[in-house]
Amino acid sequence: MGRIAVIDFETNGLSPSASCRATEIAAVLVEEGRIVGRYQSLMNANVFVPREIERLTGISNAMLREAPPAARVMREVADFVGDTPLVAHNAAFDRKFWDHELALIGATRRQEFACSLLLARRLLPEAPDHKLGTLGRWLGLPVSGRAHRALADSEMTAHLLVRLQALLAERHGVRRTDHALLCALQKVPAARVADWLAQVR
DNA sequence: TGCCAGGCCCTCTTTAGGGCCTT
Repeated sequence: MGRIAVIDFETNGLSPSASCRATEIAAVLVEEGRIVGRYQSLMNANVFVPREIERLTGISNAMLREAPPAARVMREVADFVGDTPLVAHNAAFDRKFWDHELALIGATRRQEFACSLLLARRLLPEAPDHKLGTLGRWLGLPVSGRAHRALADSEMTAHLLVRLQALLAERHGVRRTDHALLCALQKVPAARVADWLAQVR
């Protein structure tokens, strides 16, 4: 199984724009089922964090005033990740911020995203719901810090990914659980997952 | 001062609506 980079953004809103930007990024490298590298930084994009989002994330405007510039942080995290295939929980969200922040430093994403939310909906349909926090508690995954901070959430997502890969092997007999297979699986209609898994086994 | 989206997926669907997820 190759190396995978799990990322998580904290932001001041839900859709990137001139006033809606990333406020924190974390990336963890996963290899052979273990976390082998970590990057985390607050990032100052000179935007305002509304009070309800400050309550959610614990990231305040005062903290961001002291943070390094967003452009410097994005250059660092892009170097840290390199060409490693990416995973995020609800990747559609993190992908649009990743692409937006990269574009602002004149860079372009070079790899695909797999989505642990889409994979969990297919492989754990019996879960109470598929929020990251719920899945972490339900599966008994390790907690490394405050929820809704980038490093803690990216580590939780990494543990979820490893658990999903183990499920593929143990419950479905799928030994090849690389990033390309995950990207293919997340596009399979939920009703056809069992047949699809039987074919790739 | 404090801005509020969008892809996925199900169904009482497909000429649509609404819940789930992310912050």
